[in-house]
Amino acid sequence: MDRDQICCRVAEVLKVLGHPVRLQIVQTLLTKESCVKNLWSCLELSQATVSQHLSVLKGKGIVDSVREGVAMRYWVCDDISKLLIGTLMDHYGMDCNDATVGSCKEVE
Amino acid sequence: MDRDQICCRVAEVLKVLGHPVRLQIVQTLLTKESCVKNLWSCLELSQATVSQHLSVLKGKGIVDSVREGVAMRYWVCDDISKLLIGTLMDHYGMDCNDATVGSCKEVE
DNA sequence: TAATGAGATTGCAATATATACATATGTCCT
DNA sequence: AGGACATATGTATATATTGCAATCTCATTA
Repeated sequence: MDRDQICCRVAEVLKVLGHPVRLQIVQTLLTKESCVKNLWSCLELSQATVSQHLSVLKGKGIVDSVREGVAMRYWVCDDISKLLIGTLMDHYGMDCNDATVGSCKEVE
Repeated sequence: MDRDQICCRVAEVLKVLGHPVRLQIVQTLLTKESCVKNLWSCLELSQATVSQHLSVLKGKGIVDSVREGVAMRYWVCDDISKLLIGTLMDHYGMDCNDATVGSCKEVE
């Protein structure tokens, strides 16, 4: 990848992550792979909304998923996203064990 | 700022940076404060386009500017942006002294 | 095989965004 | 004052995004 391609890919990733819901989804997944129900019950959003955002994330190659019985397991697969969100979580001391993310019901 | 506010602010910054032109502008400014003409001649874009993107960046508190004679000097003033773009530049070894950014004419 | 639970998809309506172009404003210099 | 240059603003148009409800698919199990 040359400089321009890197730049455009980075911009693409930043843009996709630039939405509160997607940001929280990626942050949550970075801490722990999880299924869709876990995400929407945790983030208090409609199933359709979360599913739609996941589809955007997957379309851009930021997350990937695999079916596990009835559920789909999602995880973050993009390195730029891991780097960026990891940096932010370090900086803001977000370890995903407090309020918002910690209240997710474990679905396994 | 509580967790939600941080999340929304971060998302806002990511979204604004999620455009190739704005990303390059911020990356350039992070390396060296500069005027608008330097940016548009360097990035090979129209003056109006760069000016509009700068106005978006300024509106979101990512850059700030001051008049210096005929020109306006811009610089990055947002910490999240500095952290994120700095991290990316480190990771990709972009020191802004090569191809794209290095070809900018210094305007001083 | 019918019922159920988990997800995906689709169709709005509202809103936001990108870009081009023309024009206006502000500053410096002669 | 008037020209040259740097930047900002306004308008128009095309395009993209968002949230939600309704609907559809797929896998499991009664």
